Amino acid sequence: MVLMAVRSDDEIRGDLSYLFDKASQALAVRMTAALAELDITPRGYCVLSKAMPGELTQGELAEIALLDKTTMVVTLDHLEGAGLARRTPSRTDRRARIVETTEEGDRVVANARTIIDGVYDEVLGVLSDEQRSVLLDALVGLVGAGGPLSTVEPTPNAPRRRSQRSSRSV
Amino acid sequence: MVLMAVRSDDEIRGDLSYLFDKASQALAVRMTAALAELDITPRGYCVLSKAMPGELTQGELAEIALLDKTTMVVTLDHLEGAGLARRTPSRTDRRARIVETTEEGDRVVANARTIIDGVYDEVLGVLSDEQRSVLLDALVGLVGAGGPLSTVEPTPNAPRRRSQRSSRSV
DNA sequence: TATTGTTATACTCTATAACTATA
DNA sequence: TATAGTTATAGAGTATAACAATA
Repeated sequence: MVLMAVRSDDEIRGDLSYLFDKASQALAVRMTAALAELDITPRGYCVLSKAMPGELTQGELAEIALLDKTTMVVTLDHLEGAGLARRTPSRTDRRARIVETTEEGDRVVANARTIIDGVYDEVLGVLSDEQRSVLLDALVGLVGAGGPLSTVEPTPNAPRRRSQRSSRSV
Repeated sequence: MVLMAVRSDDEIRGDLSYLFDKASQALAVRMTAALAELDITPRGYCVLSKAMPGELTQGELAEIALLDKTTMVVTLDHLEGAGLARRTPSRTDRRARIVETTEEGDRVVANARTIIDGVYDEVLGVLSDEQRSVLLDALVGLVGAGGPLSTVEPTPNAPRRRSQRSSRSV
């Protein structure tokens, strides 16, 4: 279910939460679909591209990519299984593993970049240059350093500390 | 984990996915926190406010609120448990149940509206009137009717058809 | 003792399937 | 037969806990 109750443009203009949620979700859907032809997910691309410069350990990569270290393990398992990345032991710390991209991985990143830029252009293409520029500036103002949406707060989804069964609010 | 790798404003300006995801998520966090004092979630408010005009069945309400009917059951269980809504049998269809708000529910909706407007003003307050107006127009252009992000497509999270174990792409 | 990466597991969220009672 | 609402449950995502190896 959950198809779509159509809401008028006038109505949604006053609903900032809806605008952001919808934009975020719809763009993610488009991006996921576009990258699927390369058999890579947005997250896979994110990790792979950040690993490209090289010499990063899994932990460092996780921090940069904003992923939990356990999520990073799964992501790298996939990337490695697909032959796009490799884990090699660090020579300075035998606990750590350096992530490096394969040649195929480099090619995929390059192709993905083209696809991603294409999607952005397609999406933003409906706006005038002026609108486009103001939109991006405004978003950076909100989300960027010191902005009201630059949260370094809680976690996205409900955190679930062991037990503590909070009396679920409505 | 997953605290925050700080990215420069210049860097994020070119990452539309990040800008939308972050804006959406950070606003949701703020909104959830702000509404918590009324002991209501954004979804609870959404359902309750749409039920206020009255005379809607659960199913109709689910469609309007973009929720699955099973999610609606849970949501209404909470709202009813908190004394904010009531389910009464329809007089024309003995299978259906009409959702109505209680007086307390009406009060909560009114207070929630004030809180929500306050958050929007607080957030958008960092922008100039001009920026603010262009931002909203641009978002409506992207997300609204006919826009490139007006997806009526797939489901938000990965749909999980029974079995079919898709070979998880990277 | 602390940290890296791993495995196992728990918890949330949301949707499919199956069911009851009507229509 | 089809539909409204319910219950049970499965699947996806992601984080906590515990562990082995090493620092």
